[in-house]
Amino acid sequence: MNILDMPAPEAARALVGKVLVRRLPDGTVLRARITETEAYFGEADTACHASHGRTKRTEVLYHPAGTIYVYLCYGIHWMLNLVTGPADDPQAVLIRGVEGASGPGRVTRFLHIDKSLNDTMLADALSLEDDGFVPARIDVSPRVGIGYAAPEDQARLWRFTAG
DNA sequence: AAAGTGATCATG
DNA sequence: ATGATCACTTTG
Repeated sequence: MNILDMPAPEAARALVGKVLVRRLPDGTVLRARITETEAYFGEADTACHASHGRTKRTEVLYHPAGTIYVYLCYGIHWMLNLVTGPADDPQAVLIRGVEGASGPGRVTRFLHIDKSLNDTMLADALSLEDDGFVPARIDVSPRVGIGYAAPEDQARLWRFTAG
């Protein structure tokens, strides 16, 4: 069963330690083990972009598990998310850190990811690999940068870091 | 501590 | 058409 078929919080936890494989148009292959993730879990989660329903931007969150959601934040940083769960149920996992790049904006710079991958499926350009590595420990904490969300959603322990 | 940066979305 | 709002990073 695919990791991304699980509910976002479970998928986020399971993705820590997996390897992101990025193949560039020129043939270069970049590999990076995931060290930090966050879950965004459906319309009921006020921190999730889709909490205000479908828009042109959030439409991709309603697509099937394995769809890639990339968007620009603060005018500068691309954010990489993997859509999880059933179609028409907007859930995603934000990749906040990989080995060699800590912070979501740095992850995309490191892997040369931009909006050209938005609304495409995990495939040749970007894929996941499980090499059997298991993190010694996975820490949980509240998500960051979501001060606009309801207090109970801010409190959810949906941030996962390799320890 | 605060600026920099631009797409997106809700207003008008 | 205009303005507020950001799943952040860097610099001082």
